[in-house]
Amino acid sequence: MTENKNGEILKDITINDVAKALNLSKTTVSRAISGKGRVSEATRNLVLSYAKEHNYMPNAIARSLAHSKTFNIGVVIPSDADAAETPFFQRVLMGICETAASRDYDVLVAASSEHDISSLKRMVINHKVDGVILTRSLKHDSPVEFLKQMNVPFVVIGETVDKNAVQVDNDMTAACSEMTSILIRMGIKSIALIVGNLEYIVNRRRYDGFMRGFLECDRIADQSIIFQNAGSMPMVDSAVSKILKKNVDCIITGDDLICGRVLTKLREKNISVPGEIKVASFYNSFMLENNNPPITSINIDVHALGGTAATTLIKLISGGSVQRKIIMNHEILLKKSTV
Amino acid sequence: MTENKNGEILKDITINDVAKALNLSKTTVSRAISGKGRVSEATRNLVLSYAKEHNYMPNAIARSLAHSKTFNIGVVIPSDADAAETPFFQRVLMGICETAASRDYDVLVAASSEHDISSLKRMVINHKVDGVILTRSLKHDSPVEFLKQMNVPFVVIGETVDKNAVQVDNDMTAACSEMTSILIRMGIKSIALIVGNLEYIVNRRRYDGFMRGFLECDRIADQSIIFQNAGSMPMVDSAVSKILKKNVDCIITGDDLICGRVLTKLREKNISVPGEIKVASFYNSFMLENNNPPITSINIDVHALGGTAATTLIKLISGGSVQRKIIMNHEILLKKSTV
DNA sequence: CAACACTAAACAACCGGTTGCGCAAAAATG
DNA sequence: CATTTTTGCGCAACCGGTTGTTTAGTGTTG
Repeated sequence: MTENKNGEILKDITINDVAKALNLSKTTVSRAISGKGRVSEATRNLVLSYAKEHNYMPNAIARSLAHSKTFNIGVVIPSDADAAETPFFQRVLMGICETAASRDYDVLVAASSEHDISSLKRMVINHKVDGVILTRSLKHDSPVEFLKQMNVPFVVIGETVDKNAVQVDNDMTAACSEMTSILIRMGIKSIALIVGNLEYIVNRRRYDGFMRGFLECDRIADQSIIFQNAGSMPMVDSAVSKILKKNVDCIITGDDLICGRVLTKLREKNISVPGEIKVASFYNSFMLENNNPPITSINIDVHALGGTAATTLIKLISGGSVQRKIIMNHEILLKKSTV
Repeated sequence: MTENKNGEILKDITINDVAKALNLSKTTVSRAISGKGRVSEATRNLVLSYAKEHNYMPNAIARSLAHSKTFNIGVVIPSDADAAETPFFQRVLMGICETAASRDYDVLVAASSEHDISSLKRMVINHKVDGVILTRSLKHDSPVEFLKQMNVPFVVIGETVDKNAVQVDNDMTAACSEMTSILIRMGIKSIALIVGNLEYIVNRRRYDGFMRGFLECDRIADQSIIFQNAGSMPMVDSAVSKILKKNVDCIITGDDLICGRVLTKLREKNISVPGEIKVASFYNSFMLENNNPPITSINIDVHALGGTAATTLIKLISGGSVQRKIIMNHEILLKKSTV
């Protein structure tokens, strides 16, 4: 419904209105607009110009019903409070939105906690989406199981237990191993690691990469300065305290939130970076970029990650074949914090 | 489509299938499930149990078409890179999602820049949403104009130029004025302000509130230490430098991003907070909460802000009447940074 | 000029629900 | 027991598009 300048309420214009006005059938109007059937050049132009003039746009709902296709993709993002603090998911979402928009898809979001996936379920069961992107993978992944069972196309950002799922990921293990070995080869002796909850596969990969970096340099990591499952800020603080008692040269942190906290803690204690201790992290974000000194980190184009996931999903929805595992590039940004 | 355990492809079960299986008409099945028409208790139970057993769920698309209602709400979030860094929009989105889900609505997001609202347009013109929530208001607000013209129900988070638009907001001016006057009455002499782009109404309100706080204490603000339009980090840095030359007691920052940068800058120069200079900010976020010292700030329940916007929009969509302007509470959190 | 090929447009069924109305049977009423 | 009311359910139209098939009309060919 819309109003004209006189304030009268006008019903939305439909294909029937167009057909009647031009003395044509629905069929012809539909074909003229979609460009699919056989319509004379003259009639097509007539319809198109009338449509433009009267602001006619086919109703997406009706179209969906006829096609059994919604032109919507669902995105599951974590609803936890701490996830809302990292810009990761928001950036991914932006990347997805941008790509989706360019293909005339819309994006439905389902905020799901680890245990409550009812939004995702409703979205899928109600046929509101043609496919789904999962932005976080867990060790036990109920969304994946659900989507497989429903036979809905889906793409996982990151790794998942299901080896047949289509994944868009960066090679976290390789990136971390690379960064670790670069640091070791720069002459750093003792490196500590503070990494988040290992329930998340991504944290496990970081941990693995760290270890591999040591192996590749024929070194053995000192287990007493490796802190896993540092999910909360107090745990980070206590890790830092322990590290500072140990004569450590460098701290690698699992994500920016941890890193930010570590930096604050070091400043509090008046410990200079990189003078007294070096610091490196796993994602480069605005926060770390603008830190003084800038922090050495692994750079991943998160926006592109989302975009690629969207492109892949749309291909999948359209029946195209896709690589089962798409690896995005990463780069190690060596900054002042590890000089 | 879904597969059974033998791997055969089964078509989705529709209302017709249910009707045929139970030897009833579509009408009766529809009424039994929606609970609207006159159906005997016995038949209703029969239908419901059959539906549950065979996993039948009415197709939302078909329902939408029949109702001319989608049970979707659209949310416009800014696509700018810097907006992606503040947790504000993500938290609002979470609040909206949660409330929407509890009312069986789904959420479509349109990432829009100030100048490109094509995603919003597509969403609305294609009838994919019943209403829209705008999460950021500008001085010249093309989304508002568009939505009014299309006669689509919408709710604005924050203030907007259009005085008839339904708004959910906190009283930024009052909050800032309150905080400012509290600080002045605590005996602070010279207060500097660093606030972001005044194109955003929210920044303008903060500025206004700051001024009002001075007026209420019969004081006049020193214009030379007020920095407007500090949109970028270098601008913040230069503001801090200028402030430090001026013998200022306290810095109030316009948002957490600015505040974080100010704190970093102060630490760099080894200036202690609150010892040598006090700091206060306008939102309390995770980042500032965990700072040492914790930062005095205005606390707004952003999650609830989104939730209220969603509730209001759904009421509006359902034809209910709503307050034109809903003001959320705020509180001033006095922390160590201004002791 | 009849027979045929080809083009443009319409008919009608369909996607999967909702809903106003009508009808028969059951229940309530006088 | 006749009459009115209520109840349970189905018919068929409708929401706004898409699409396989048919028909009318035009041009081509022998």
